Amino acid sequence: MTESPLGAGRLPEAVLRPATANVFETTVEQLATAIRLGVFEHGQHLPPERELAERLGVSRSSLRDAIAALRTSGLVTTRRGRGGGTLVTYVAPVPGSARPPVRRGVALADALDFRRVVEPGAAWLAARQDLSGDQRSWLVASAAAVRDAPDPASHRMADSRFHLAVATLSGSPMLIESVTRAQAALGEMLGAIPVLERNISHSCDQHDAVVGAILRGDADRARAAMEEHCDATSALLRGLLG
Amino acid sequence: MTESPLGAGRLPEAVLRPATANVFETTVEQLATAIRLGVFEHGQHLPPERELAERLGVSRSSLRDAIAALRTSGLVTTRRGRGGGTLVTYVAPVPGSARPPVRRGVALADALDFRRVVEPGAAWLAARQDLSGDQRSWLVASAAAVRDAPDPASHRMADSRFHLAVATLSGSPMLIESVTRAQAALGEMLGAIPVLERNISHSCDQHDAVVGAILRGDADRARAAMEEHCDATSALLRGLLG
DNA sequence: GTCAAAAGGTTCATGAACAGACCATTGACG
DNA sequence: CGTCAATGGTCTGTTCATGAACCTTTTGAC
Repeated sequence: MTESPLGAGRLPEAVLRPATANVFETTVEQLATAIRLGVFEHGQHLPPERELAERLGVSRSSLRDAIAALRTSGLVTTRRGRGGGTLVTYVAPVPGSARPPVRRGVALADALDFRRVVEPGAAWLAARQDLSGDQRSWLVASAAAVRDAPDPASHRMADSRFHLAVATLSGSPMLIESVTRAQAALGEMLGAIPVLERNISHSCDQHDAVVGAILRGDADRARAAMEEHCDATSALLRGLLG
Repeated sequence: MTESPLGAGRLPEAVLRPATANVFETTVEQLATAIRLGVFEHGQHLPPERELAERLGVSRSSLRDAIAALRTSGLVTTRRGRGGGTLVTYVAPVPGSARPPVRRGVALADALDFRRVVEPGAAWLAARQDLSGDQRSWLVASAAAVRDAPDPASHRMADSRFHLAVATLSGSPMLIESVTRAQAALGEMLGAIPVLERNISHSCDQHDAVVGAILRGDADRARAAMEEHCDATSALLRGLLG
């Protein structure tokens, strides 16, 4: 038999994950994240409940509970009748105004490490895809939107959207999910970075480098650019929080 | 407001994931995967039910249902009383003997892409950690175990264990989970690769390159080596199934 | 103006999952 | 040789989640 005197017990501990929370919390979390990350923008409608429930693989009752929670938190409002529905009223808070969120040191480090792996990976993959004209325009527009964001709050959101766009163009569902999770985990902390003109402009330049490399199909360059970008953010965050 | 005429609707579709399957299936899947990947070796005991249930974040009843399923599949046997418990009886099937598994083309490509991102990422991170003597020995031993595996079946398993070990040493729970998922997704297909002496030896050399780089703290080299390794496997698989 | 379609709101019966108490078995140890 | 602690096995009441049917409100189309 294969002996493994040293690592015995190490793997089970590492591999067995504490599985799923309950449906309600999961759903609230997911929708709230999507809204905060700008997947659904201000003023936009969520899909009808029946449809959304199906997409989330969750019963309509549970979804409704979740939406009720969002409503209570002021993220959305709901109107009945034809043309009604649930629409997003959330406006991102001004970055820097937020209290430095509870510092879960280990979780933060994990999220930063994870992000530094999956986002550059997504950029690399995206650059290797054969992108359609639409997709190219979307990517460019997403980057431009970050530059054009009128205020820090919408900047934050546009930035998330850009990163998710890159992930989406990688074409790998597993990677998309990973990037989403990383963004969600970092979201509140990124929101705490004070927004200096210099940082923003630098960050946008890095976005452009990523976009350029992806459009040229230069995968290695795309990855390197995204790594640089992640490292920069990471440094800011670590410096800020600890 | 930020206009996004192009990507409208793209992100919601990409980001909203079809959430959790039921607890029973999830648990069976997770345990079966852990066993097949060699997280629990042949003849070894699973933790006591109460403990395992807690670690999996699942009620004991559900866990027991899952274990019953494993028992039915012949992966484990159970004995009561002090010193009893559930022990692993699974022996990996001889690779190549398996029917080329159902080819879910898209899922396969996704898993390969994903793996090619997260495994090198894990190697990179592991190389940057300040590893203890124990951890170093474990890594070396894991790689050696792959070389020393007496037959193709245990080779397959030792290989999984090695990759999970690297992930574990990255120290990032999110990455560990990702690597586990990638390995699980590819597990059955990797089992279908005919095992040629040349491939094995080549693969082990690549493992050694990874180990060496990690031990030296040469993150870039570690990543590059792991990429090469993933690409090689990937090529074999695509050739075989695609 | 009317009406039908498209939304959200309500209710209820059924099954899944959980927590916890308790039972049964068995081997380790005194 | 006996005992008791560690382990799996069983039962039960409660809570969560689902699915499906049905109700209410609103508005755009005719």
